[in-house]
Amino acid sequence: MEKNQDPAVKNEPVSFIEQFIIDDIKEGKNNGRIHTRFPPEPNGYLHIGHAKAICLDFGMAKKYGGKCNLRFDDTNPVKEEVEYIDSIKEDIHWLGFDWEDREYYASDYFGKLFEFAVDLIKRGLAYVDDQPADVISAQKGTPSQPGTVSPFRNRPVAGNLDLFYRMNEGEFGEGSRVLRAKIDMASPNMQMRDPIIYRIIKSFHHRTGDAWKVYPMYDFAHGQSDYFEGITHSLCTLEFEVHRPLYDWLVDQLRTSDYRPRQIEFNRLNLTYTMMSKRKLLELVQEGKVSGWDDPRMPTLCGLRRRGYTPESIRKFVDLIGYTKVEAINDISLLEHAVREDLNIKAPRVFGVLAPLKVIITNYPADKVEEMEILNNPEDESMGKRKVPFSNELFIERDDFMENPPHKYFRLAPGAEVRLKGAYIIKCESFKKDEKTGQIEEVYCTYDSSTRSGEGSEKKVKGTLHWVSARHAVEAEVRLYDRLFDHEDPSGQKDDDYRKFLNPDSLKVLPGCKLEPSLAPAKPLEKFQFQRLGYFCVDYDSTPDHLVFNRTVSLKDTWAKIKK
RNA sequence: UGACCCAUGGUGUAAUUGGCAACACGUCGGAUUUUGGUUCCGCAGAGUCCUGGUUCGAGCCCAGGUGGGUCAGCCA
Repeated sequence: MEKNQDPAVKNEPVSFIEQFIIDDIKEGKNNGRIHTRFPPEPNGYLHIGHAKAICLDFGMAKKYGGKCNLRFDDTNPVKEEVEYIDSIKEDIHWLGFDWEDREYYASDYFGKLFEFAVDLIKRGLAYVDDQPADVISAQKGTPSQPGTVSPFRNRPVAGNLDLFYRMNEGEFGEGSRVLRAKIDMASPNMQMRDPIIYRIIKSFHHRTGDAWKVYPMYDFAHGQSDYFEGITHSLCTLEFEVHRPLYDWLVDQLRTSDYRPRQIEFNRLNLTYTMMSKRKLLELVQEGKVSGWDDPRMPTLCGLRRRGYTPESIRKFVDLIGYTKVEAINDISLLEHAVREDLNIKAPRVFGVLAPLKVIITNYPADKVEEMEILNNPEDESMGKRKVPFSNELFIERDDFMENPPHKYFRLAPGAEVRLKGAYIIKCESFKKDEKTGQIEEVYCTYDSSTRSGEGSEKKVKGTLHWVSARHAVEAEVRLYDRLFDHEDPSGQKDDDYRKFLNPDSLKVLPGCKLEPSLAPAKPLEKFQFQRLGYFCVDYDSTPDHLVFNRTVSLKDTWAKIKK
C-alpha cells in the first residue's frame, strides 16, 4: 500500500472506524478490498440520522477505492411499503451519493437464505419450535438468569425439515411455529439463546408477492446478505453491538474461505430539540402535528430540503460531528452554522420586507423611478449585479423604526439618518401614528441626493436598512420556522410524552410580505438571502400568483443579543 | 444478581498510539463592514468520572469502583 494514500500519514485525524479500515487494508484482509453497504428498511422516510450513515458508508468506500451498495432490508412484509423506496433513493442521490447499478434487496436472497436454513437444520444447528411466543419468551430467561431449553430443541432432523417445509407451504398459522438456531440457552448474551431465525408471515410482500410464507428475521438476513454481496465492512449503529456475536456465528456457518464481512458499530446521531424515531415521526405526520414527512420542521431529508438546507451543509455537519461510540446529543446550532456557512457563499442577496412599514420620501419626485444597481453577493462578485427600482414610497421593516429608540439603536427614529442599502441616505422628519392603537402608520423622510450609492459620497451613517419600492413590490407569504419542540430532548423524558413539548410557535405564517420585483419568477427550492434577515427558500406551494418562501435559518443577530 | 459498550471545556470531537490536553461550534471583547451579516484578531472556559497501581513520565496501560447506555419482539 502506498503511504500517501494513508490519511494517518498526513496527520488528519480519522475516526476509529476509518482506522479499522486502514488497518484492514494494511493487513491485506479480504485482498485489500473495501465494500460497504447502506441498508435502510423501506418503512419510512430517511432523516438526518440516516445521512450520517450514508456519508460513512458511501464516504469510506469512495475514499478507499471501494464500492457501496444500496440494499433495502425488506424482511418484514407487514411493515414495508414501496412508497418509501423511491423517496429513499431520491434522498440518497440528493445528498450526493450513488450506488450505480448495485441496488439490492434482502428479499433477493430469500431463496439462498431458505437453503441456508435447511442446511443448518441438516447439520443439527436449527430446529422448529412449536411453542407460542409467550412460552418461548419465558424460556429465554432474563439477562441475569440463564434460559431453559425448549422441549422441541432435540427434535430429530427429519422432523424439523418436514415441519420447516410445511411452514413455508402455508400449512400452519402465523405464530404457531418458528425456526430457531441451536446455539446456547445459557449464554450471558441474550441474542445467543437460540434466536428465532424464521417466522411465519402471510402478508403480501412488495417484491416477492405470495411466494413465501416464512420470512427471515433481521439477524438471519443481514450478515448473510453482507456475505452474499461481498461486503467487507458492515457499519451500523451501537444498538447492534450485542448482535455481533450472532452475526459472526452465522457468517462462520456460511463461509468457505478467508473472506468475512466485519460489523462495526458507531453512535447514532441525536440532535437537540428534535427526535429521530421513525415511529414517532410517523405519528407526527398521522396526527397532523406537521403537514407531512416533508414539513420543513421535520428532521427528515425531504423536510430539510424543503426548508432550504443544501446537501453540502448536511455533509459538512456530519463531518463536523464525527463517528465515535459515545452517546452524544449534538447541538442543532452546529447544523445551523453549517447551512449559514454554505449559503453565505451561494445565496444571492435580495431585499424582502416581512413586516412592512410605509416610508414616504417627501422631497423625491412622485413620478420618478431610479434603477439602483446592487451587488448580488459581496462574497462573490462573479454573481453579478441586479437592478432594484427606487421611488418616493417605500417599505421598510417595522423593527427598523422606533419613536423612542434605546441607546445604541442605529436605525430610523425621529431626526435620525440611515442609509437605504444601495440607494440614498434618508432622514426621518416626522411620522404618523394611530393614537388609539399606538401603531406607527407612516414615516416621512427626506433624502440627500448627493449620497447615491457608488457615487463617492463621504457621508457616513451607522445604520443601513433594506427596503422595497412600494409601487414595484411583489407580495409573498413567508413562513418562519422555529424548533418543533421546546425541550432539548423531547422523546427522552420518562414521565412525559414528547407531544407535551411540541412548540406552539414552531410555525409563523406572514402574509403580505413585500419583496423586490426580481423575485417574481423564483421557482421552488431557489435560495436567497433576504438581506439582514436570513436565508430563505421558495416553497413547493409557491406559484407565480402566490409566492411562498420558507425561512431556512436566520442570520446571526447580535442586535437581538444587545437588546437583552 | 449477567454480558457487552461508553466516560476529555457548555456542546461535539482530537491528542503523532506512554511525552507541554488541541480544534470546531457556542460565549465574551475588539477591528473591518453600505447586511448589527461576512471576514479578521483576541479573551475566558477542561487538567481528562473516582481510587489505587505500573512507569522517569498516564487522558492513553492495569485493577477496583461510580455513573450512563444496549440486550429478555415471531421489529430492524
